[in-house]
Amino acid sequence: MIDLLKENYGFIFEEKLLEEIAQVSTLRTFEEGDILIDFGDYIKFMPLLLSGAIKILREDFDEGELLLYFLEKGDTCAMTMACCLGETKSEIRAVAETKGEVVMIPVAKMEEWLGKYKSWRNYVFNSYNNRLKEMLMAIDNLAFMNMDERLYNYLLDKAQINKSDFIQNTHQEIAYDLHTSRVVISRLLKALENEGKIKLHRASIELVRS
Amino acid sequence: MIDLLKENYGFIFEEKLLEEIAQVSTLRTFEEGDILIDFGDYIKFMPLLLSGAIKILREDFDEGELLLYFLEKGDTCAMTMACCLGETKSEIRAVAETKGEVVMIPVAKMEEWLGKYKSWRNYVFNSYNNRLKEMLMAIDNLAFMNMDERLYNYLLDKAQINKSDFIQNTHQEIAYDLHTSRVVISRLLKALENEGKIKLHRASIELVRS
DNA sequence: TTTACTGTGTAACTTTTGATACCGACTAAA
DNA sequence: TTTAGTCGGTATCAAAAGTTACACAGTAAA
Repeated sequence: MIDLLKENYGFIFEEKLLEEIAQVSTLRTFEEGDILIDFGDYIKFMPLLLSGAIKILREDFDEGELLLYFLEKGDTCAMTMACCLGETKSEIRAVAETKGEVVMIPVAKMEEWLGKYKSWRNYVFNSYNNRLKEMLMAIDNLAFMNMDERLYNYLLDKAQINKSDFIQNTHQEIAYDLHTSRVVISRLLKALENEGKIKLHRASIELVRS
Repeated sequence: MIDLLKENYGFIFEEKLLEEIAQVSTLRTFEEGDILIDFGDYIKFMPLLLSGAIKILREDFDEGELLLYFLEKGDTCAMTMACCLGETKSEIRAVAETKGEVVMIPVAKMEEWLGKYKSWRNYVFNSYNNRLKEMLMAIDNLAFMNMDERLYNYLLDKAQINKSDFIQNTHQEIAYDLHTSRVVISRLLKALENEGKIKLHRASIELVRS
């Protein structure tokens, strides 16, 4: 595992910290669609993402969800840290967007290292800051943009995360992520196709780069 | 200043830290309506709120704003910390909701103390967590609630922050905070009055507790 | 090949929100 | 007491989004 860590975090953490991480952590692999964290789960480990992508969702009071943001290689989940330190239940759901690997760090260690390693402290703070920024972007989307813009941004995000201009999702799945109905998504996708921005296929959407 | 600090933060920070804060920080008082931080400002100080309340706003791309959350005694602004550490411009505007006092801590010190004082570290992390939670609530409001619910929650928040069931705002001011138009607010307020939840007066709204 | 299911397109209608316009009441300064 | 400005109520219309219903094509299992 130490090699995997060095490869991904070698330029951020010092040797000693990498060794400590390798000693106390476990490696976990996951497949697309796996629910890594669910609403109300108690968090005992802090995840460091080595490969793959994860999407973070917020739950509606009654029913339905909303996509908050994606995590990629090198990211960790600040919402999870929040739960670790606060000893509270998870406020979010984490679903694997692709297959990948995470390093699971025990909560106690993560706190210990905060006092011990400056690089760890910086990393944790940067993660918080990145997450705050993503949340701000989510708020911008919700407050200032119409559904058609939100949808197009979503498609761009998806393409970037999956490194492919073919988005393999049904309209229904997209509707869940954007917290709206399938009919609305179909309508707006058709409009985007008429504008020449995308091409629609069955269960997949092709981004047209102009 | 040391006395003020002890009064508000004595049970959180150890004596030595309180003394350090008192040595390097400056006290700033502000009046209702003062703009404490504006979009694009460079942040050189981290504010600790001693008294009063501050509202944090997000800017629209073209025009208009959106209320994110309020800060109260004992709070600090995590968005500001984010800017401090990232050396970037402010993403938010901070406007005094009431008169009050803040302690301004130089950025360099706040970083130094992170390694030095466990209580400081805990405080800073708790602030981040609280802010993340407030952002989540803002997202919940935007994504899952209609304007009438958002408006009523806003009134409840206002009442709590100002410790009064009389909200001294014009419909136009409320419209700015909720990023909608004055007409919509007037319409929904009238509906709330008809439901018996509030009473409308000129430039003020009275909450009716049932 | 029949059958059942999934995914998409579309029409018709409702609700929510936003935009414009105008009026009357109140307020404060001239 | 004029007068100008602020504040709120309301009517009308338009746009955005949500709801319901149904048709049809592709897919996969029986």
